[in-house]
Amino acid sequence: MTDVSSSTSLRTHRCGDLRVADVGSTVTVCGWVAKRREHGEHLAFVDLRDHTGLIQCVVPGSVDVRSEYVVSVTGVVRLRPEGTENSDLATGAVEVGECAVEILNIAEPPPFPVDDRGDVDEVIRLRHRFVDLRRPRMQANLRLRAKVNSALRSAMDRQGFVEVETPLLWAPTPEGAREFAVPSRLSRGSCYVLPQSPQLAKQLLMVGGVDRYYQIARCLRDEDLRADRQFEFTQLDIEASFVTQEDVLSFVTEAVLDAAEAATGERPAGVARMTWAEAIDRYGSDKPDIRFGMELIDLSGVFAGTEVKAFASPCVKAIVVEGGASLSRSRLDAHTERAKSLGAKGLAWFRVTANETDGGLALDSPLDRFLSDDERAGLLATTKATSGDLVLVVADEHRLACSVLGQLRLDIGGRPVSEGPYRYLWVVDFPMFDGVDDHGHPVAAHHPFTMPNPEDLDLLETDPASVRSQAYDLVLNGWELGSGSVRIHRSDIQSRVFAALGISDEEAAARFGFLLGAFRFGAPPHAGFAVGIDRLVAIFAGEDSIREVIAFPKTQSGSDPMTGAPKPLEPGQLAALGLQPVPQKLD
RNA sequence: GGACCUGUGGUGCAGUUUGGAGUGCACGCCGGCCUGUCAAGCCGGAGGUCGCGGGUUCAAAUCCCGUCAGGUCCGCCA
Repeated sequence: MTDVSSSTSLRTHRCGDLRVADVGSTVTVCGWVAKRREHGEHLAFVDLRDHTGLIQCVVPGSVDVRSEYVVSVTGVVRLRPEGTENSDLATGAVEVGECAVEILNIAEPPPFPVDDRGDVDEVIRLRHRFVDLRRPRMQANLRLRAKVNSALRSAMDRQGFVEVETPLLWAPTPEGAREFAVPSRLSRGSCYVLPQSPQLAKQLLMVGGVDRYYQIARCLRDEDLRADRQFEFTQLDIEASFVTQEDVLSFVTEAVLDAAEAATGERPAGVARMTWAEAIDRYGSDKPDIRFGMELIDLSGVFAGTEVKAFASPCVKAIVVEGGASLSRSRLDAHTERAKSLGAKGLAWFRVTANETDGGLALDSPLDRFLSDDERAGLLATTKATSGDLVLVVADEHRLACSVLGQLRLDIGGRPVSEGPYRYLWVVDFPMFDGVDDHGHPVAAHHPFTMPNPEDLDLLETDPASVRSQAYDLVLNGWELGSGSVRIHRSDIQSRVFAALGISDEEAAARFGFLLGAFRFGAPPHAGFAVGIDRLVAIFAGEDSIREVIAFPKTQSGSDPMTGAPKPLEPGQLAALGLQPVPQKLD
């Protein structure tokens, strides 16, 4: 493989590129000493590593290099002697012989092994991230990420999108995620905020006639961190004019499938689709992992009018754990505790066993003696559970019963997100509102600029909870990869939505005045989406944490073990910004 | 704000349940030997605030309380 970047003024080849075809060539390779093996004063091996891999260099004498020394090695590529080939190395058929070694820089012993064998404590890796990044795993992850970015850009370019950069210093728009504030030096006491996303900016670009915008955009949210969440993350941000939801789904599908193909070498067959209501009902989640079954089963009919107090609820749902009858009582208790911590009043379990006398099925459960014969038969028939299975039942309000069982389904049957196969899913028809705030007003499920489903417009004033929106999520293996919506471009509809949200005209003007003002000057119909690139790359890389695909991530408490951030500012810096620390409250 | 898990030479672990000398394993590191190794091999050596603080005890890596750091999760993430 030829590559214009492989040779430089200091090297002729990259370590991992040397092959039998190079035999006879005099080469110079540069890199880090991965290993030195001395065999007395007449022979030494130096394994040299760069980002492409390892090459064995043979030195006719002893050589005073240590692990991670930076060296330049010049020698002649030759076949390895018969029987000494190393099939574990891509370069294992050859070696660089008669080597002269020039030390470019010495190095202290690394704080941990610079290879992919074994795990190292993450805080130690992060403290020495510059060493960690030399490991093949991290090199592969960074390069995979670049490849995904490139595929996404190319897909958007091809589809007529134009890349536009938007400000990092934006105005506070209190709504949704907590924002990072940046104090202004020139305007003391005032702050910019770092964008949670370029949401408003990209809508303004639509008003500005950009037509199709995209950006690989950094987003910042001051919320608690998780395996799939960092303060800073990166989205493929998209907005387009004169489009419908279907157009957006098509744009994003194209980009994501291109990225998948670039990353994995295989183009996914497509993206499944499901309504939000179906996702909740069948999987108890708005981001269902559809790699496995164990779907929620509705037993409300079976227990309608039941005498069993625990099941006297609007909704009775169940999951079947195949072979789960062998779970110990302590495991079942743990699941019950988990269900309670998720808000359920309790968890009923039924072990399904073979009835020894007639060969039929029997239930083993503390609740069994309270069940009528019809309920017992109905439970078995509806769940299709068989001998050796375990049936877990939650009775509650519909949403709660679904979400609790959905979580138990993942606890019991879930697999790491990065484990194949990749199952992409569009979740569509999200509700417009989700829950109510302290004042009893509905809360926007997506954001307040989301267009309601036209069929449900007239429910805005009468039954807001049942209004569907034109909002949609992309889900992969149970992770939310991104979300988007058709936006409201007409002020009459926007006013009705603000009214439903309990946002007054004055409040709306104060928060989003610049956007609403802009919309008076000719806002086209528009819609958009944003894909979480960290999550996408992590899954492609086989990683279960996005930290593994970010060069310099933060810990769960938001610190950086390498730089020590966050740190107090010098008094002078504080003064220049007009800031004064407030002493910590003592409890 | 909350739940759970983890913290032992540079690295990864065992030891903690049932208190008894910083005991052990692998890697790395330092020195010596070694002409075909590749997780090289052989010989020798150095390296410890058992995260930190307090308590119980004749005695604490081990039990108790607190605290710090890291992780997973709930809340939070329009």
